[in-house]
Amino acid sequence: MERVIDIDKSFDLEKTLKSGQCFHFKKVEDYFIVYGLNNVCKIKQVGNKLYINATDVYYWLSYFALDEDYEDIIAYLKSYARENNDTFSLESIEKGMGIRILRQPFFETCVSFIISQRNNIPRIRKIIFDMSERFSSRKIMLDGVEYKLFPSLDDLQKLSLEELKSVGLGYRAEYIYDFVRVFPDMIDRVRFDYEKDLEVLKSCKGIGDKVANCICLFAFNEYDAFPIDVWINKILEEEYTSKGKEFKKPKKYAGILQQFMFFTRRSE
DNA sequence: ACCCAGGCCCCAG
DNA sequence: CTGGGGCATGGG
Repeated sequence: MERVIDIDKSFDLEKTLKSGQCFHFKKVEDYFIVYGLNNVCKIKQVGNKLYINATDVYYWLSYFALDEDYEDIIAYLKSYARENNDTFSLESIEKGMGIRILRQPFFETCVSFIISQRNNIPRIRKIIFDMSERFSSRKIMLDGVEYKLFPSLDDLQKLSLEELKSVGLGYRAEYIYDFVRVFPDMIDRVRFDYEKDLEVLKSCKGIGDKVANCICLFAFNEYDAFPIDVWINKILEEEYTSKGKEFKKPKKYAGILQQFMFFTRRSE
């Protein structure tokens, strides 16, 4: 059942999906197939219309954070950047316009970003799809076609280290092996407070400061989270430190600005 | 062959 | 607590 939704320029589907925050989607013809927690959708954007074909449309409105007022957020970030004469932030806000921070499933986000370390985006995506294809007991039908969802905690707990390694996880296989065993103990201790969430997440082997911030941002929409990876580090060095400037993190929505900056530098 | 990819662990000092 | 070596894998 297809639903048509009016959107404005604060949402750009393709930019959002390709901004490096999610890995479980695929382009087919003129639309994207996106995999969520217990849902899959076929979605495309034409101008200011969004066409969603899904088992549960409301899930996807939340997944894409379409209930957030990005006009307001962007106005705040712009005025903050102007106050600080921050030209790179202003440029990033222009170029990143349309990107939204998604609300992704917690477990899958953890596993995905553990995999992301010292890895590149196409290969992360390949591993996520291979894991779903080979290890998942979870599937869903849409338009008479069956789609494999990301494996459940249970699915991954059953695997040996060797089986995990067989999808090209390399040394990260041991992190995943450990993670699925401590996850049940952790699930009730997060989504409470940003600093505490970081602490809990970082107590897992294989989750450091950057990955923990990605999880807070992309699964919990904790907008104070500001993941610093090699690209953001390059930006801080080249656009600020080496020019004698200081980057001042916005007091609100820093994570959204970070995603705009990341996108801007990567799409040069 | 070499370098890099949305880093992290572990061990010196 | 900080800095640096090592880490699996595949693609350019």
